[in-house]
Amino acid sequence: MKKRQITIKDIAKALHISPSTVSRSLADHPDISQETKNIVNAYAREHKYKPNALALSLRTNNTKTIGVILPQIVHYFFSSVLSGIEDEAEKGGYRVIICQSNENYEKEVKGAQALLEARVCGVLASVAKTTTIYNHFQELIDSDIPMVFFDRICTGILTDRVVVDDYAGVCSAVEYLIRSGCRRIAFFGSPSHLAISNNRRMGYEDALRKNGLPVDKELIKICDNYTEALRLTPELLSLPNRPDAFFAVNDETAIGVLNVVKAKGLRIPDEVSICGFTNNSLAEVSDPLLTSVDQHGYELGAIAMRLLIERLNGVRDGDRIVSKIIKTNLVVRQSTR
Amino acid sequence: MKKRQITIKDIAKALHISPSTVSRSLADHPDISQETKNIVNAYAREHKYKPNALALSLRTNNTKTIGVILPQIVHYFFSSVLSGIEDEAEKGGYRVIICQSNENYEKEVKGAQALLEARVCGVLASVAKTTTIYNHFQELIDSDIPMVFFDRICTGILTDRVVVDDYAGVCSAVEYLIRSGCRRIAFFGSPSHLAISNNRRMGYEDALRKNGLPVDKELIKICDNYTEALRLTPELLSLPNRPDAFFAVNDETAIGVLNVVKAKGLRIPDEVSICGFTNNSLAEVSDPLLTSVDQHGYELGAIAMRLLIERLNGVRDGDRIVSKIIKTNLVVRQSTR
DNA sequence: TTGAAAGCGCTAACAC
DNA sequence: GTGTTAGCGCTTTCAA
Repeated sequence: MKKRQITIKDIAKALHISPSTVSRSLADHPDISQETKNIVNAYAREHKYKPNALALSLRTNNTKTIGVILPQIVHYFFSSVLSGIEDEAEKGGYRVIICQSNENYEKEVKGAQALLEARVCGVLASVAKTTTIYNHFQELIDSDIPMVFFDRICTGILTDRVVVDDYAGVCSAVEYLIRSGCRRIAFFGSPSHLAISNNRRMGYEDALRKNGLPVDKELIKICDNYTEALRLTPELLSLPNRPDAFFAVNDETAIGVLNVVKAKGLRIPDEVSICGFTNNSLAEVSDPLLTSVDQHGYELGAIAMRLLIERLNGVRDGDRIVSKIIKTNLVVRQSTR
Repeated sequence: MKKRQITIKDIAKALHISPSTVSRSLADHPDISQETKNIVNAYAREHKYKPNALALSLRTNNTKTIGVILPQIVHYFFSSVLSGIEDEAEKGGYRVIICQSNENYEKEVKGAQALLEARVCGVLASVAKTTTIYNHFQELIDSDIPMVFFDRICTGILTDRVVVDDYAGVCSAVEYLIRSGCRRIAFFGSPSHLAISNNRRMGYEDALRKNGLPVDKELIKICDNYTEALRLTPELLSLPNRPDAFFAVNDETAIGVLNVVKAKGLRIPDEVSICGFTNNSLAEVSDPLLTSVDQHGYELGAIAMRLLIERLNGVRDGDRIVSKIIKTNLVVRQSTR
């Protein structure tokens, strides 16, 4: 059924020479005569010889493969991170194998096990929302597999990491809203067991405090998707002292707010400003166009991979942990004053 | 530096037994005494023994790995296809390795080579827009690697395939527009060297013909992205006899049309209907919400993978080529009457 | 019930 | 300049 690919042995047999000569010829080893090389290479090309990556990896104990663990590829942010990862991996001569956790702890653990069995050289990971135990990551570390966490890091585990400066990103976005005249700014955030959620909320609160505005619990909601935004926004808008701005931790949520606000007949941005986070394609096609914080996912991915490759190449010494922070920037469009 | 994972030999040495006994114990072979098994398994668990997938694959000549070649993960349609692929692969006990072509022929070829070197058991592929030569796919076939094309198939190569019923999808969407009273329906499509582009356009033209409407070349444009839509829509709207509906081959383009139409002060859907294709998240957050043709990407991916796995398991006989067609359905929202 | 040996495809030390 | 051999981690005949 399944045809075996041609091997070095096959070539050797056909050409009546030894496998090592074939191997060396293909590797352009200086010891081999040009004539032999020509014959071997011609034969190999003709028969479409392809080196067996498995055999090579097994021998060298080096798979040239990086494992990536992330929540969901369908999310714009993660797929852009992945692009950065892949491009950089390719430059470094590494293959990438991906495990989606789907925000599910068990799948994340299984993924980590699979990466271990696949003998990956290193792992990039962003943890699932439901993950609260980190043994599977610790096991990677214990097996001396270098790790770099990105975005959703795992504070308990000491590794290189690269995160978005959520705190500053939110803080400066909220300050922008304040400068533009907003005084009652609502915050729609995620449940707070991920460090990243807290950072964002702190950015929001500190921006208010710095500018002498009160932090009103009434204006802070756990809400991080479109449908929830449709449900919660009306409540806030019917408050006696309704918000004059909304900050949402992702663009879907922000668009939900935007649609409700429009439906209520309030003008954007004159009566209500709205700011999102991620800056995905939604922001570029909404009406009005959405002001949003760009997280530079591609760069984040590329930097994380570079960090890992440096570590693998032994560029950096053992113990020093590097923590990179990606600056966001606010892309101002039409939904804010 | 890199710590070697513990191997069967290590266990054998530590326990003063032979590697074969360890191997058999771990595989729960009936010949081995329960006592030996217990000792071995305990030791293996304690030292976190992980089978070396490479060695196994090399021996069995079966990597249990499927290669996937696709244009761009960042596109909603492809990432949903990928989800279907991965879920189904997991059920079948297969790993997945992904090659993004980024719509680039050379990258696609390199991807195919990499899959060959990785000795994948099978390949799922959707071809890049720039691909016009198919030797790299033919080489996979020649190496007896079963292939299934999905969505963007390669007509010249005889393999299993699963496609979206673009023709019927477009046709019935356009008929819906006609039934709702539209008479001058513009069509924004892709450059036509992909079979899929032609199918869509044929669906459009046939729907018009079936209903006794003229096919007006003036209303057919090559336009498949947001910015192009912003550029081309005004032209059509300023025609003496302007279109009363637009059909676009993806949602980004449709939203571009939608925004231009709104900006011109025309009412949607009363004066102009708009219909997209893909039904991605944009359709659910635009204003008005976009009517769009759902392609069922997840199912497509799952079915493609099932087809491949059946082939690998020898369920189906050698020559019979299976061609599955995924029915679309029109999700009617607010942008059409 | 267990062990020894061979071999999957490849390369590198060591012959010659 | 080329060949022989051993070994990466694993399983599986074959032998004991």
